[in-house]
Amino acid sequence: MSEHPQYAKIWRTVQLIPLGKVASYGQIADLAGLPGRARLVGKSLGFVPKDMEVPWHRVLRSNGQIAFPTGSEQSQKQSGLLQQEDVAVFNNRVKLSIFQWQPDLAEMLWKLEY
DNA sequence: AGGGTGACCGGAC
DNA sequence: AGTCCGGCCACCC
Repeated sequence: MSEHPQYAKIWRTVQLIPLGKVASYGQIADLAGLPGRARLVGKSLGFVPKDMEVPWHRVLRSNGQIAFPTGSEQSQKQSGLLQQEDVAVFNNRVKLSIFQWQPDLAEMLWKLEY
């Protein structure tokens, strides 16, 4: 439970990804005000508190791939959660041209309260 | 202190 | 379309 202040910020940003859309690790880092820290986003998602709802499955690599190895338990779970919200996964991968979240800047400023 | 480690990224072939 | 490679940077020994 010892948190780094950055984690909460990342989790909040991930919570803004709309159902049926996805974002990349780097994109989340940028939106969270942490450019260059895509890897930190991945790590933080492994530490989401159980009582918090964070749609971690909507975060993918910059090429649309699920970050976990194909066929692994985790990738199967992520894939299932995505398809459950009508995001098509093919070969461990999602077409970003169709499903990538494109946040409206004004709305972001509002929700993140800078 | 300093080196290794990632749920990463972009460019170069 | 892949694969490779260097860069990245907070975190953890």
